[in-house]
Amino acid sequence: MLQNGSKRITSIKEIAKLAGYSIATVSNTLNDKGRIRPEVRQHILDICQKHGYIPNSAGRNLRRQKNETIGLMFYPSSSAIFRNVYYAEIMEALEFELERAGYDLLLSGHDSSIEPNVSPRFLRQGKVDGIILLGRFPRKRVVDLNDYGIPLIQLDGFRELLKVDYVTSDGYSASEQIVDHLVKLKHRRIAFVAYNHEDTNANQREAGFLAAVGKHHLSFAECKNIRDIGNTTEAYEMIKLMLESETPPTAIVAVNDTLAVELVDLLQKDGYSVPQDVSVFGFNDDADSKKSNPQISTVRIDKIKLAQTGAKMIIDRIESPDLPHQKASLPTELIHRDSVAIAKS
Amino acid sequence: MLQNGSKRITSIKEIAKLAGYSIATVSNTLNDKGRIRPEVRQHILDICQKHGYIPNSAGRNLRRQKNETIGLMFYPSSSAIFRNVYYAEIMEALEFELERAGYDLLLSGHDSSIEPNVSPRFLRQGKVDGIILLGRFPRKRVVDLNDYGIPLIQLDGFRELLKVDYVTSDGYSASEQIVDHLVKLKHRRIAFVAYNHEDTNANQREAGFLAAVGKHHLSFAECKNIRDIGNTTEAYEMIKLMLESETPPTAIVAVNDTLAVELVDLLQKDGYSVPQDVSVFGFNDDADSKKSNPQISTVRIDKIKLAQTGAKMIIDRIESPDLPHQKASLPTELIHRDSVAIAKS
DNA sequence: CTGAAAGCGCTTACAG
DNA sequence: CTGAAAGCGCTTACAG
Repeated sequence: MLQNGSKRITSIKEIAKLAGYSIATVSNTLNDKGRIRPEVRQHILDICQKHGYIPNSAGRNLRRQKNETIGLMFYPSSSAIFRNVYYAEIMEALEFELERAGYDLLLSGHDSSIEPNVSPRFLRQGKVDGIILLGRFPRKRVVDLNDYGIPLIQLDGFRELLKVDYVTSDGYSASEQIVDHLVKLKHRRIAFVAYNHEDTNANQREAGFLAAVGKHHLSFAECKNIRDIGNTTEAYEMIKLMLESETPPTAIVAVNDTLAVELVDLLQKDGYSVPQDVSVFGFNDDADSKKSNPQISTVRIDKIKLAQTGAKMIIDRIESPDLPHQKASLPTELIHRDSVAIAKS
Repeated sequence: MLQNGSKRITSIKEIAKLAGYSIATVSNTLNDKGRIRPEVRQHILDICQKHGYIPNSAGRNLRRQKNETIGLMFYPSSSAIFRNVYYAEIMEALEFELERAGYDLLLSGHDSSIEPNVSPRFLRQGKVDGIILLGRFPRKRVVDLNDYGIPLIQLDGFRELLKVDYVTSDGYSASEQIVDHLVKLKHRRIAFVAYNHEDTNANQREAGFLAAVGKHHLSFAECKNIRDIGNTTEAYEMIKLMLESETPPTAIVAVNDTLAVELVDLLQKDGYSVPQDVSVFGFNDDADSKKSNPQISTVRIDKIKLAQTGAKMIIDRIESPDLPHQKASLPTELIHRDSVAIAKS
C-alpha cells in the first residue's frame, strides 16, 4: 500500500538504490530466486511495500518472452458468453485453473458477426500467449486463427480434421443413451431438434440420435430430425405440426436445456402436458433445467473436468508448441428427472 | 497469415533487414505514423504479412509505458459475473466501448471470498493500467484497492465518501417513484426486501423506500423493511409470516428482479395470486422479469449508458490521474407490467 | 522521406 | 550471497 505523501516508485532501479543493493538482488528477492540473506530480503520487501512498488510487467514480459495471458474468444462475440448460463461453471473452473498456472484471461470486444475476417486486436498486437476458442466456431474462423500459428485450442467445440487441440463432450454416445432409454420406455416416434448453427457438438448429438434410431429399427420417417430452425419459435412451429400429424412424436430430444425449457413452456401454454403427452429430453444440465416445471431430464457434462482439461491443453501447447495434437471427448451422464415418462400408447 | 514452411519472424529488426529499411520506418508503417512512401509502406506490409509478423506487445508497452489493458473485478470473484443476467448487457456495452478506445479487458481467477486481503495478481504484477470494480464491493476492499494508487472506478456501485469515481443508478428516486405509484393504487402496507449484503445500491433503494413511506404518512410498523435475509427462501419465510399477520402487505418491493421472480414463484406455489393477492415490484429490468408469469413490473436502468459512462471514466482517470473525481447517478424509468394491481381492499 | 540511437524495466547467466 | 552487464523488442525525438 502506498503511503501518503511519498511518490510511487516505478522502477526496480530506484528500489535498488534506496535499498543499497543491486537490481539483481531486488529482482531475485521479488521472485523468490537465488539465495538472499533473510534480513536483506526483508529490508528490500519493506522498501517495496513502503513505496508502493509494482513491477512493470512489460519489462518482465519482454525479458521473459511471454505474456502470461491467454485470450478467450467466443462466437460471435465474447460478450455473448455472459448470456449463456451453461458457460458460467466452465468459466469459473477455467479461471481457477489458469490462475493457478499463472495466467490471466483476456477478453476482447471484437465481434465476429460484424468483422468476420478481422482477428481480435489482442492477437494482432501480440498480447496473448495463446487462445481458447470457447464453444462453437465456424470452420473458416478456426482455420484462419490457427493459421496465425499462435497456440490455440477449442474448448467445448471441435474440428476433427484440423490440427487443433480440443476437448468437448461425447454427445454422440449421450444421444444414443437417450434413445436407448426412450425406447425402453416404449417410445418409437422420437424427434430431435437443434438450431441451424454451424455447430459440431450439435452435429455429434444429431449423429448419435440417427445412429440409435437405426440401431433400434425405428422409422426414420417417424423420427424427424429438425435442424433448420433459427430460434425456439420456429422449432415449436415444426413440433406442433408434427404433434398434430397422424404419427405424432411421443418424445423430443432438444439439443440443449435452454431449448428444452422453452419448448416445454410453449407446449404447456398450448395445452400439452409434459411428460404425459410428450416427453422432453435436454442436454447440458444447465441451472434452468432444474428450475423448470417439470424438471427436465438431461445430460450432465462434467464442466469442471472440461475446463480443467482445456486449461491444461492450452498451457501444454504454449509450453510445447510441437506437441502432438490432443483430442478429448469427455463421457457424459444421463440425468433422469420429470420431463420423461412411458410413451403414450 | 503465416505461410507454410517459412519460420515466423518475431522482431521488427528482422523485418527491417528483409525489407531493406530501418526499424524506425517499419515501426512508423505499422503504426501509420510519419510520412512513408506508399510503395515502401506496401512493401513492408507485404513482408510482415508473408512472415506472419506479430509485433511484441511487451516491447511496445515497455516503451510506451502503458498496457492498454484494464482489469475487471467483481465481488467475490469475477467468475460470478457469468451467473448474473443483469451484467450481460453491461459487459457487452463495456467491451464495445473499451475496444473502441483501444483497451482490452483482463479477468482474474482471484476469489475475494477466499483471499480477502490479497489483490489480484494482475494488479500486483502491473499488467493493467486501471481497474473497474463492477457491482457491489465491501468498503474495505475498495479502500485497499484504491490505496494501491492505480486508476480505479466503481461501475454500478459506489462509496460516496471515498475518493473513487463511480457511476451507478439512482435507486433512491426509483424507490420513491415505486412507492408513489403504489400509493396511487391504494396500497398502504408495502414491504421492502433486500439481501443482507454490504451493497450501497441496495441501501439507496431502501433509503428511498423509507423516505417515501414517511412522505406518504404510511405506517412504518406496517411497511416492513426486510434487510437481514441471506437468500430467497429466508426472504419468503419472512413474507409469509407477514402475509399471515393481521396487517398483511399488499405490495412487495424486491431489491432486484431475480429476487422478485423467485418470490412470485414461491407465492404462487403457496396458492397466492400475483397481483390479485399481492403486488410485486422488481428492479433492473432483467431478461427474467419479462419471462416470468405474470411479467414483473420493474425499474429500467440504462445499462448501455452505465457502461459507456464507466468506460469513459476509467479512461479519463488513466489519462489524467489528477482529474477531480467524477460521480454519476443515472436516472431510471419505471416499467409497468402485470405483477402490480390496485390494492386488495 | 528515412535512419541511427537511446532507453523503457526487467531477468538471468555469469563472475566473484 | 551479491552485483555488473547484456539484451529482450519496441517507439520516438532528432538529424539529415
